[in-house]
Amino acid sequence: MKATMKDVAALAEVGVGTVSRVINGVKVKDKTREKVMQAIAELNYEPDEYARGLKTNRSNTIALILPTIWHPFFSEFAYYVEENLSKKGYKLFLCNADGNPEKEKEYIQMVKQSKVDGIIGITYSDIDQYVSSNLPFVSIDRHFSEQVSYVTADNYLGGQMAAKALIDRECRHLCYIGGISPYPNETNNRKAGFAKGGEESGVEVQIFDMKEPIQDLEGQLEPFLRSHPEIDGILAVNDFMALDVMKVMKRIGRNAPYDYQIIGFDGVKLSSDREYLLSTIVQPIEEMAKASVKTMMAMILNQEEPRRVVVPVSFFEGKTTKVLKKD
Amino acid sequence: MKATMKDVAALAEVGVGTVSRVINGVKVKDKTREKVMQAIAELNYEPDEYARGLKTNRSNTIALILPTIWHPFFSEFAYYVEENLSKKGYKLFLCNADGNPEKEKEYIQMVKQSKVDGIIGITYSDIDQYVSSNLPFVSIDRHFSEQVSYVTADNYLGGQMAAKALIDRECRHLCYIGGISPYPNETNNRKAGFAKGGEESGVEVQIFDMKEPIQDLEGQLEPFLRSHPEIDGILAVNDFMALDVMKVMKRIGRNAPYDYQIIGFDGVKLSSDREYLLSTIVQPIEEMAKASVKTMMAMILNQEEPRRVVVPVSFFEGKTTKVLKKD
DNA sequence: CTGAAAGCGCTAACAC
DNA sequence: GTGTTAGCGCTTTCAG
Repeated sequence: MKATMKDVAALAEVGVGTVSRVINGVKVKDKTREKVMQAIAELNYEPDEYARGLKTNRSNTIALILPTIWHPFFSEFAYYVEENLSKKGYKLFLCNADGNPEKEKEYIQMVKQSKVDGIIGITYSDIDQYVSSNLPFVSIDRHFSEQVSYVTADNYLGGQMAAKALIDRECRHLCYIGGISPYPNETNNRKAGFAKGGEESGVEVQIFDMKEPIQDLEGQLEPFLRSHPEIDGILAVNDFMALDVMKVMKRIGRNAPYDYQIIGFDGVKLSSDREYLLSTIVQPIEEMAKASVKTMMAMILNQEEPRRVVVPVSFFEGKTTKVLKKD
Repeated sequence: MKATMKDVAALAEVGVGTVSRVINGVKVKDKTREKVMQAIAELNYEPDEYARGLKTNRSNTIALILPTIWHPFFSEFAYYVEENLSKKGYKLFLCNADGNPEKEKEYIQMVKQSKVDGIIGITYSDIDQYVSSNLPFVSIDRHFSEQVSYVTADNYLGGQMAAKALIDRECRHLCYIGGISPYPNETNNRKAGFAKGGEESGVEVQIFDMKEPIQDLEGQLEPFLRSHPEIDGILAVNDFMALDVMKVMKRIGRNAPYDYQIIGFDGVKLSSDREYLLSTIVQPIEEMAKASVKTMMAMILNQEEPRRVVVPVSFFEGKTTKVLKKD
């Protein structure tokens, strides 16, 4: 039915070893290669990745573990990861772990059996202990042991930039609004950078952190915002939180950028939201994806040491901050 | 280094066949199983999917071919597909074809070599010819030959429902705004259903179709909308198009639902857009994903015939249509 | 430069 | 019930 290498060898009147060499681009006599190529074409031969994988212990497959692909930030990230991998001839296993440590572990188990050549993960739990040290692991936004590489945006600087942008626009009562996850993560750096940015200019910075998973978001936000009418500059932990804050603020009768100013974080291209321009600190998702794949390839192909990559963020001036007057 | 079945057999003092049986849940004496399980635990043994796949010709992997994961409709769909597959112990290859027929073909080639057990595809080109007839294929929103299953929302009925909803809300000059793709697809049914819906009530229906890929969308829309001030009820081919139309309309000084009413199509959960409630015909994405996986499983496991599944749509009453007065 | 042959780790048919 | 064994299709020595 399906042609095997043996069939090709027979038709081309060579040994299977030679066919293998042709497939793998090892040097053979031109004449021989031609014969083989022709036989391959004639039989419509396709090498069996599984037989090859069994022998070589490689699969040309990378697993991507995400909280959920169903979120613009992650789906954009996944898009670029897949694009870059596919260019290198790698396939991608998609794993939605739902932010569930159990599931993250299960997936790691699962993909290890499937001989993945590496894992790129945006994970919550401390999973580095589950991936054997010889399996390349690139973590996004989380720093594990020395064994794993990580790629992250410069969240601390992002926080600082936000503070500076607000202060430049004459805010004097800053507030960070975010959540506290049971697992430490990079959003803490956003907060810390923001606080630092305020401090440097001698401006007060309040922190409003809600415990995650957040219950009744608006119910928590509204009393807080009502009782702090002095707040005139906000950094939200991410864009969605910013939108939530704005919604509640609107209910209180305060509108950005007139009554207060607000900056989000992430900068996902909210294609559904073109009307609405949130000022935000943009993470360069495409670059992060590229860096992840590049790091992964370096680890796989060149056996390189794990690396630490920090990519820069930028301030996108939307319509929720005032236009900065040029002097 | 890594334990193999042979090691387990040796430690448990049984034959490899027995270990295999235990792994695969074939009946063995309780006592024996126990010994084997213990050896497995002790050696931290993990079966090698590649060796197994080589033997069985199955991989427990499904490929999902999409235009791009970077679009809320597809990412939500992918989320549910992955979730359902994972429950059945299947893995997912993610393939972004970018709506490019060449890439779609390449991916099919690629995943065939990787022994995928089936393909779920939202594709543009006529690719059924490239997938061998014995490889289960479930197509979303596109009907190929008898060899392939398909799952689709009831787009025709959706079009009719939109027409009815608008007419019930006293629109008398309907218009469908969409695009013409070089490849036939289900959006044509939306248009046809809409036209039919108008016809049934004796209401005029205009069609404004732009050739895809659409260049200068707004530049095309504005003159058309300006020159047709009589239009008071619009069905857009999808939610994004609806948002674009609303943007242009706003510029002309017309606002929904006061000056006209508009309905979108898809109903992706625009989490970023909570302020903004577009009336729309909702495709039940989760159900479509479930149906796809279920159909796939039926084809793989029970060798069932291809199926045709049409899932119902529903009208979501947002704020871009008037509230229907109850009599 | 190329053919022959030994497995990679597993499953399944066959014996016991 | 369980051990033994023959491959699955390929890569990779090892000779020649």
